Amino acid sequence: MPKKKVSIKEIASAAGVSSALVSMVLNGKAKQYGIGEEATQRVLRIAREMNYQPNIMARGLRSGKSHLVGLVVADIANPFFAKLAREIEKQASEHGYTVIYGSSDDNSRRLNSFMQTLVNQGVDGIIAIPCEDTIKIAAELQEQKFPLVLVDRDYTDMEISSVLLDNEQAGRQITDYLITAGYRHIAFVAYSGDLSHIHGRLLGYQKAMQAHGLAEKVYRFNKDESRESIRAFLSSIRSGDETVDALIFANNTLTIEGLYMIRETCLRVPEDVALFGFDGGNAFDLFTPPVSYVRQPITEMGRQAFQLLMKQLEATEPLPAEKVVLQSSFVYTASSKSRSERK
Amino acid sequence: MPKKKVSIKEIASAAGVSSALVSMVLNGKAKQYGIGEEATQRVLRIAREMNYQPNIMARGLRSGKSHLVGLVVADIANPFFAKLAREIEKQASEHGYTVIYGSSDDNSRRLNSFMQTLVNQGVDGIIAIPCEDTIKIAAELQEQKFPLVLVDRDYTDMEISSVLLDNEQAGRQITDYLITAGYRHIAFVAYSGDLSHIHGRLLGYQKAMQAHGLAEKVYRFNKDESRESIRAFLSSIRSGDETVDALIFANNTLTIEGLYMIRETCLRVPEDVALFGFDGGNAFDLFTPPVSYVRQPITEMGRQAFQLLMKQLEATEPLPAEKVVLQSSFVYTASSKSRSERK
DNA sequence: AAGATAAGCTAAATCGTTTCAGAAGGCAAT
DNA sequence: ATTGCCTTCTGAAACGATTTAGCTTATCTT
Repeated sequence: MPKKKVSIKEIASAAGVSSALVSMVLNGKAKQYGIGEEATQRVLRIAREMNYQPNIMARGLRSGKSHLVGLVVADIANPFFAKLAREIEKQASEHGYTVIYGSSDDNSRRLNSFMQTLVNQGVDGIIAIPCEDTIKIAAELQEQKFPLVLVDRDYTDMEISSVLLDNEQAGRQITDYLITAGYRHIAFVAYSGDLSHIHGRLLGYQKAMQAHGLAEKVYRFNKDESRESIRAFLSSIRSGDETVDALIFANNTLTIEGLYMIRETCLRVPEDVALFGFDGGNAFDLFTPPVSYVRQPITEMGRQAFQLLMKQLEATEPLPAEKVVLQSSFVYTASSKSRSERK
Repeated sequence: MPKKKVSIKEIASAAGVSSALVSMVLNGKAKQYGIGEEATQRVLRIAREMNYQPNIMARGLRSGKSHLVGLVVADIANPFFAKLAREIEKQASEHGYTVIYGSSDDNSRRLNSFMQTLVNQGVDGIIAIPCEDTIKIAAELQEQKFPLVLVDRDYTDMEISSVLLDNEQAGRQITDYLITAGYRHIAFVAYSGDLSHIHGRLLGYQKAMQAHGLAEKVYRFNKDESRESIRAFLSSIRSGDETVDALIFANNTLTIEGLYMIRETCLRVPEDVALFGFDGGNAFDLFTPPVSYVRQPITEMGRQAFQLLMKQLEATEPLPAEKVVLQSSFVYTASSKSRSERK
C-alpha cells in the first residue's frame, strides 16, 4: 500500500491548509481546537487517499514517547519465559505498544547492558526478569522514576513494582502433599545461586519439613556441571548411599535435566523416588510416568505485569510501587502417587 | 548513571564549541572533518563526564534509520521459533541492532498487520516466518526495496531473500531410512494447509515411496480438531482397520500431539508403529522410547537470516534476492529401529 | 605584499510532528 | 465606528542530531 512516505506537509498542501491543522485533525483533536467540519473531512479524506502513516521518529522526538516497551527475560527459549513473552506481547499490542525483547541468560552484566540499550533506544518502560545483581540498574531506573516492572523474582528491599508467585506457599504445599502421601526422605534440588523465587520455594519446603519434624535434605548444584552432579546424586540414591524417596526439582530446566538423568540411572518413578517439578510442559506429560508439577499462572502474570507497567506509563506523577502475588495450582500425577496406593 | 538527559548542545556549551563539532567528534569523524586534537579530547572528556547518551529518535529522524529490526515468528512459544529468535537476537545485538518481535499464529491477517506496524515503527528491515498469504505484503515491501528476509518457508515465485531447509531432501531421507529399516506401510501425517515447508517434506516422502513402488499414505488433519482426528486415526491403526507400520509427523507440534495420542491409545513404539518427527526437543528424548527426528540447523538458520538482512541493510543499491538452502541432520533412535533388529 | 591553500571551526538547514500564541475575518453590542 | 468576542485557522518554535556550505585565521607561495 505505502507507495512513498507521505508527510503531513504534503497532505497540508494537497488540502490547502496548514500542516498544523492536519496534525490536529489526524490526532482527533479537531473539535478540541475548533476546526471546521468541512476542513476536517477534507483532510481525513486526503490522508486516507494518500495512505498517510505517521513518522514514529518525528513523533517520538517531539513527544518524548516511543510507544515501545522493553522486555528482558532470562531465556526466550525457556517455555516459561516464551509464554510470558507471548502474553506481554499480546497485551502490549492491544494497548498500542510494541515490544523489544532480549535474553539475559541470568547474567547480570548482560542484563544491565541490555537494559541500558533499551533505555537508549527510548523505550517508555521495561518489564524484566531480574537476576542476582539487577539491583544496581533497577535502583537507578527507579530513582529516575523510569517505569519498571519486575516479574518472577523479588527484591524485597526495593520499592519496585513486581509480579510474583507465592513461591513459599508453592514449596510448602507440594512438600506437605508428599509428606501426606507417605514420603519421609524428601530432597529439595536446586541450582546454586541466590534467586529469590528459588529461595521462596526452598523456604516453603523447609517449613513443611520442620512442621513434621523431618530432616531437611537440600541439594544445590552448579549450573555448569549440573548433569554430572545430578547423575552422581541419583546414582547414590539408587545404590542406597543416599536415603531419598522423593525429589522436588526447584524449576523447570532443572526438572528436565533430572528426568534425563533419572532415565539414565534407571531409577523407577515413583517406586524408587517420587517426583515433583515446576512449570509442566510436554516433556513432563510425556515422561513415563507423567510428572507432577506446580503450575504457574503465566498468562495472569503477563497480564498483571503489563497492567502495572501501563499504570506507570500513564501516571503523571510518580506512583508507589505495587507488588502482586499470585497463587499457583498443582497437577498431581503418577510420579507422586501415595505410597499406600502404589503397593 | 544517567542523572538527566544530556543533549549535544549542553556538551557544546560546556566545552565552549558548537554542537556541530560535538556531533562530529562523538561520531568518531573528528579526523575526517579536521577537528583539532585538543578540542576532540575536551569534548570526549566532557561527554563522558556528563554521561551523554544519544537520543535515538532525533538521530533516527535525521538519518531515516532506527537500528531496529522486526522479527515475526509463527509462535514464540514454539521451541523452534524461540531458538531461532534467540539466535537472531544475538546476531542483531552483535551488530548494533535491536529486535522487535511478534507472533503471527500463522494467521495472515495478524501477520500483515504486524508487518505494517513494524514498518510504521520505523524498523530498518524485517525477518519473517511467512504463512500462506504473506505474499501480498511481502510483495509490496519487496517492490519498495524494503529489506526483508523470509525464513523456514518459501514462495518460489517471489524474488525474496530466504533461508530454507532442504525439506524435500529431509522428507526423502527419513522415508528412505524407514523403508530400508523394513517398513512398508509408512504414513505421512501433517496439518492441512498449504505451507511450503510441509509441502517439501511431503514431496520427499512421495518420491521415496514411489521410487520403491510403495503406496503413499498421506493424512492431513485440521489444526483445530487435530487431537480428535489423530486419536481416531491411531485407534484405527491399533484395531487394524488402517494398515500402517510407521508414522512420519511433519512438524514438531504435530509430533507432540501425536505422542500424547500414542500414549493414550496405548500403541507400542516401534512394535506397532515406528515414529519419525521433526525438530526434536526434551519431549522427544524423554518419551519412551525416544523419538527419531530431523534436526534443523536452527542456529545456522538464524545466523544466515540476519546475514542476508544485513546485506540488504548495508547495500546502497537494490540487491538481487538470495536463497540459502540448508541441509538437515538426523537423529535415529529406538522409535525407528529396523524391523529385523527388534525381532 | 597579494593571493592561494589549508586547518579548524560554526551557522543554519533539515528530518516530521506537535502545540502555543496569535492572526484574520465575521458579527454583535455599545 | 469602535470595541469585544467568537470561530477558524496559521506561523513558527521546539524536539536533538547530522551535515553542508562557508567563515575565520594562519601559513605558505611567488
